[in-house]
Amino acid sequence: MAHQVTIKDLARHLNISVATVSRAMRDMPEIKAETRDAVLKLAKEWDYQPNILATNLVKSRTKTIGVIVPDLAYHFFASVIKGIEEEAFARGYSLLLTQTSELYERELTNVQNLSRGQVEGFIISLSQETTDYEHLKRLQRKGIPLVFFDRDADEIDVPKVMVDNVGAAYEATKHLIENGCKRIAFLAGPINVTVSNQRQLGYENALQNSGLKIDKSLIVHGNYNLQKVIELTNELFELENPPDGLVVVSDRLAVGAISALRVKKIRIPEDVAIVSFNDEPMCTIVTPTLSSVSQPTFEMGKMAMSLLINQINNPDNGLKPDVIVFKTELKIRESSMRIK
Amino acid sequence: MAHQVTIKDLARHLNISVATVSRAMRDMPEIKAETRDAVLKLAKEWDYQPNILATNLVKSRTKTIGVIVPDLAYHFFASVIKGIEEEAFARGYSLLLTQTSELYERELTNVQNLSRGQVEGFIISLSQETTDYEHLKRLQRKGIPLVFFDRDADEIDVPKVMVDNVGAAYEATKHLIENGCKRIAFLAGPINVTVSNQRQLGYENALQNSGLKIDKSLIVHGNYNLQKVIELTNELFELENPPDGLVVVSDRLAVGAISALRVKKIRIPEDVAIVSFNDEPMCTIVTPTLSSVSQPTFEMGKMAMSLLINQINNPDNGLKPDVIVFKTELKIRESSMRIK
DNA sequence: CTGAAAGCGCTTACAG
DNA sequence: CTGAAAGCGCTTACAG
Repeated sequence: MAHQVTIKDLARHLNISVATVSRAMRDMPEIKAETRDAVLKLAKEWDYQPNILATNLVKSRTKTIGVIVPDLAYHFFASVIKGIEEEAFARGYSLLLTQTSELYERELTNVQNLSRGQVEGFIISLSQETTDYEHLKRLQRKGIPLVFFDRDADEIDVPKVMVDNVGAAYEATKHLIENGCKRIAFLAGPINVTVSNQRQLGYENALQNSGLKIDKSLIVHGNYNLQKVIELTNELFELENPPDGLVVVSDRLAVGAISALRVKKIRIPEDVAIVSFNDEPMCTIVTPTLSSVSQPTFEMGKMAMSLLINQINNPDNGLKPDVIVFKTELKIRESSMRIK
Repeated sequence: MAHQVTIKDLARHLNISVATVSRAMRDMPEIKAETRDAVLKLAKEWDYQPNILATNLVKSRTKTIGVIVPDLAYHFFASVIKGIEEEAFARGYSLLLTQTSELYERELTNVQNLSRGQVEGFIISLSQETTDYEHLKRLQRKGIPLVFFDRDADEIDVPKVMVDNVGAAYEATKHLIENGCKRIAFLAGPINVTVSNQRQLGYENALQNSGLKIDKSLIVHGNYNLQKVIELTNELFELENPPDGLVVVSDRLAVGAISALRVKKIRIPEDVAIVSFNDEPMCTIVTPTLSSVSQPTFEMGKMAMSLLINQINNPDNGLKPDVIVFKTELKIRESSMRIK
């Protein structure tokens, strides 16, 4: 078809003004039933739909929000996005989705691109490279609402959807201690990821609280490269005094660690008890089944979207931004059960 | 801030016309270096960025495409979307993402919503409920480009990104036969999902080709409800003549089947050899490791995006739409290895 | 109940 | 090299 049908085409054909067509299409009360019906009939016949770009421009509302995450294929992010989409759909919003691939450059580009009027606000989980927050401050200066989830920045004071990572790691570590572990290692994520650091803090607190000392040689930093994780695990278990417990920052890393341990014939949980984070579906089907801290991803996504819409509807209400902390749940499975 | 800076603000302040500002911002050659620099300087100072909504309206291009998938949290879809996003980013496109939750109604709504000028085209994988294609035909009538991946509709003639499901299932079934299976069951997906039906066909072909007869009681239809899969598996293995081989339409369903078999103490692969589809990461870490057909999801996503952009740039070239069929690879692991 | 006009924030022939 | 004007497809006071 040469071009989309517009309000003008309808108006001309019906010999009325575009204003009337516009009103009829939106079913405004002042329009005579007769003319409204005529408009609606023709609109249907010609398969006319208002061009939302034009409407957006006039109303300067897009009913669209930007979502920026490190990696779409991580189960955690995919699940949260599922929640965001669900709530967005229910509220009549659309999602403009981008991933950073953990690169600061792409986070920057994505924020820039979308802040040219395309979105009414952002939901962001920061890339692991991000240490400069100027791009986010610029959003704030422009009054564009922003909500963080999972990976936030302390110095940006906006609503956040988080879990109590410190508490969750504390509980997980305590659980290992109660199962007889005396020398517990922590397989962390990249150095500057807040989530990882928070979990490390919980781990350290638990050790101290139980009178175990913190041994820095037992704290190692991995990333999402499987090979790297295997190397780190090997190093850890080649120490003259190897760990008998392992807290891992994510299931993904835990899987790498487990495969390294399998090669070394180190038994789980007999030789080393393991607990990790995220409770991905695979935790229940690996052997041994993997103890893990679950997060309510779907609910977190819905909440992030709700907080953003609140902010859009009540800009700058002067109140301290909400920080919603969701409960986690430690799912105890075979990998950490030494006491039968 | 009260309102975003516009081209008018800049023009007024610099005592030049908006046309000149517009040209300077886009670095058009005819503009004097001096005035261009002045504009750029002020734009930077005031953090001005062109409102892309207005640009879009003028150019009637949005550089945005709509992506509609059944479920964002399925690993397969998340991985393909990752590929789509990658290619979109490289080509300067944005992604408007929606999921249908396998509901026809939502697919319809999503297609309608996004086809009001918001996107230049669609990449869609159909919901399992979709049997009516009027919403897609409407897109075609309006000349809005569309590309399918994975779950398509035969009667809609557009570019498609597929794998050879028939061939892949044939190969997988042959593999079981070569490993000594005589009575092979097929755990299918929902009845009207083309992907599942194609795989079933490949399975049947392989049986026939090997002189095994097709036993309809060994073909059962599951869905993404785990409990349902467990029941089906139980029924299958409570037959007086239970199967000794199992082809499962997806890893997700295979996991359900395996957990049911575990309860029944049926050994894998000794009592029943299993092969499934998707090759999700977990396949390598479950016990036994799971034989599965891998698909190049990332490449498929990139290809879908490329095909869509081709179509956008060369509307209606009169050629038969491309159907790209990617190679699959059967990854043989413990679950199907009876011959040592 | 309906229409004319202005405007949303840009871009683009057309003139000069 | 720059500006005035028209236009992208809508919405919305304002009049009548």
